[in-house]
Amino acid sequence: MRKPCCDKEDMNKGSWSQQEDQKLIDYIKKHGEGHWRNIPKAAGLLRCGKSCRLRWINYLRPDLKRGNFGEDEEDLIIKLHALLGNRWSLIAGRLPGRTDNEVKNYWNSHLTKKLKSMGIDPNHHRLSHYLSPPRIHEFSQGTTSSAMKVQPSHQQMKSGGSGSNQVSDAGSCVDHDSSCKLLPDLNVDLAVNS
DNA sequence: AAATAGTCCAACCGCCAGCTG
DNA sequence: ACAGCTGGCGGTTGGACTATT
Repeated sequence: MRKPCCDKEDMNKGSWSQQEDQKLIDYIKKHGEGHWRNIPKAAGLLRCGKSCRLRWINYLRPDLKRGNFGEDEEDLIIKLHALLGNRWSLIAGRLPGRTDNEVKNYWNSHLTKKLKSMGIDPNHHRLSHYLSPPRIHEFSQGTTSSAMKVQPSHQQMKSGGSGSNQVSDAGSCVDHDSSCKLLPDLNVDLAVNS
């Protein structure tokens, strides 16, 4: 049996207080990210290292954009999801200032509904037969988000392991499924940058 | 005004891969 | 080659907030 990542008993859980946030920010400003396991002790936090990492990445990082997603971003998420499936970290990596958690939440709360309302199955990015004609052009036209190039790094692409190999068959549809014509401008650039 | 339902999002959980000794 | 540790990821949950009845 695997040990828990930290001793849960003396740890705070739930929402972070302002003081906790400040301690974490101060520590990372001084020492940088990494060694998450040591951070709680070093920063004087009663939190698990994982929790610190998540808080920093999803909320405290200075380069976070936050706020509503723009149409370009929506458009790009839909395209990338069609291409990559639920690999939120990869998708978020193409959206500057956005986190995987944010993208995932936005997908689950907004975009699945939006696609369904268009008559598209959000899991497979195919027409749903039970709904009225789709309005695909709403996101496949006009938005020129292609300015944001889709270029996953090697580091990101390697994560095709068992946990993440459940790329929706929308990914395979890129290769040979004619239904992908639903996403005509899906030819996002996946070349490796740098 | 109160109760209920629905929505959103921060945070947790468990699993996996890579690294190190 | 193996085991243990760590960081990272995606799925899920819980609670706060808002809308509806």
